[in-house]
Amino acid sequence: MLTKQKDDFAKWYNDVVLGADLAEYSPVKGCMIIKPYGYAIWENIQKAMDIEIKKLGASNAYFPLFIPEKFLKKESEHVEGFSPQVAWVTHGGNKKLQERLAIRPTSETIMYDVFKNWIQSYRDLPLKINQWANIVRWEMRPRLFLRTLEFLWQEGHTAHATKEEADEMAESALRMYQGFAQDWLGIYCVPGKKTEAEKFAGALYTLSVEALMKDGKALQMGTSHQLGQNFSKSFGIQFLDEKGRKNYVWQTSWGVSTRMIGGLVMAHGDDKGLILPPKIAPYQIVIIPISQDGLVKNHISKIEKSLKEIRFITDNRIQQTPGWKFNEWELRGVPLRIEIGPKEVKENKITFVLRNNLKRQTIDFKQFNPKKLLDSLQKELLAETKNFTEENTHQVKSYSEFKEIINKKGGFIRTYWCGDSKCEKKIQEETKATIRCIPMRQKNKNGRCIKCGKESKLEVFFAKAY
RNA sequence: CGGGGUGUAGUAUAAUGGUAGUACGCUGGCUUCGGGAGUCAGUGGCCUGGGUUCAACUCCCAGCACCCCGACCA
Repeated sequence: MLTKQKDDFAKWYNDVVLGADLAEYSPVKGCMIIKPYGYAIWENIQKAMDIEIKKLGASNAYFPLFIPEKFLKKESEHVEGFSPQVAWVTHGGNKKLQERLAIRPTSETIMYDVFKNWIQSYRDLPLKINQWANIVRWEMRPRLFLRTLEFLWQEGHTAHATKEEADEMAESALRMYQGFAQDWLGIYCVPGKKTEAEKFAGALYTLSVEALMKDGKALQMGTSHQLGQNFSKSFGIQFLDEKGRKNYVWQTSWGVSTRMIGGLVMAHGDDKGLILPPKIAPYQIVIIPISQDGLVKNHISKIEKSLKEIRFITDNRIQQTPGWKFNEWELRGVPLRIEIGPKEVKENKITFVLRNNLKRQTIDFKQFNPKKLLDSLQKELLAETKNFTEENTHQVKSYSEFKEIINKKGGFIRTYWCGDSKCEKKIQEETKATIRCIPMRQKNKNGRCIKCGKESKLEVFFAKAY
């Protein structure tokens, strides 16, 4: 039986991921096997997002998995940030390599080394490359989908002539991620800027979209970096402008990972298991025959034919009872279930259950409109997460209230911060909450830093994070 | 890297210093099917190395692995 969410959220999460057959542990520490059902979700994410990425003007390419050590060392902040997490290849066959090869923790350096050749003139700009790939980061404490040593992601890398253009690019990538999380995954999120302490190693600044999970912890759903000229200067990526002057390019990079699947589980799931948004569900509908007689089969094949452009599966396994299948497909999060037995056949009806409310309804077959049902479920999921996020975004009057809420309720705390990283760090040490982001929308009112009391207009979102 | 835990069948677990049991799964049969069916038969297992012992899955030591909790992080 599934652990209850409120009893032990972490255990519930593992139970769902394993039980819904999304993934399983691998023989290799900290790595996971993404099983067909979980991978199908990733494929649907890829399919939809790839279109959005191309709308941003990026083209797909593929760069090597191995990165020469000297590349990684070129940008000092970058190497410092990543070196604790890099896996190294030291031997090729039995022969020791002259220079170690890093297994990419991210591809800035291997890409930018050739960008310097690809970019000579302002006519070569902007350059926008995207890569779907696997990444290795030697994390200390792995968790299925949320933090594994190897994970799958998409990384966009662009180069621009001006800072403004790069600013705009970083922002449109972020808006794309926000739109994707909300429209496709049904997960409401807060867009904002990271603090200096939380930004990407080597970036000018980092943007992110943050979503609240059902246990009140925040999860970063996507991130976008304005890299400034940090990398172009280390890698010598220069172009001649219209007036023949040499300039360094301004760059961005942005990515989302299979972590999003973990977000899906924790943002929508309940004590019955996963709830998948119809748009990315491998199966949008499951049809369960209540009995195996020919009339039922006929009725079902009539229904199957009416399901155009809908991903569905008919669970014909005879060794399992209907009740068993109900539980199974609820655990796996299929948005809409159809039940067909002798009753439905006799009266030409259809019985269905939506995953988010589990209420059984029987209606005339003619009135059955699955697309409409799936659409409304998709919208309800977003509305629910939006509602949840708003209900769990707290205002606080004092630091003691801050601590109280972080410890007991969780959720976001929207408050003022003086901008000093010392306050940020102290709060983290004392409460484990971090500044998830400086939200895009600022009220521009006067407030006081929740920690030191200094006057500030800067509003931030605090939360415990994954 | 620190703290804790666990290694027994495909999975989850139990017991025992003297030839390993249960449940689920899997295979076959019959009966079933409107919220995790019943029955009969079958299948299948002690992480590695060393020590103690007449005898080790069990006790001791070491190793390895994995999981959980923290610091690092998408």
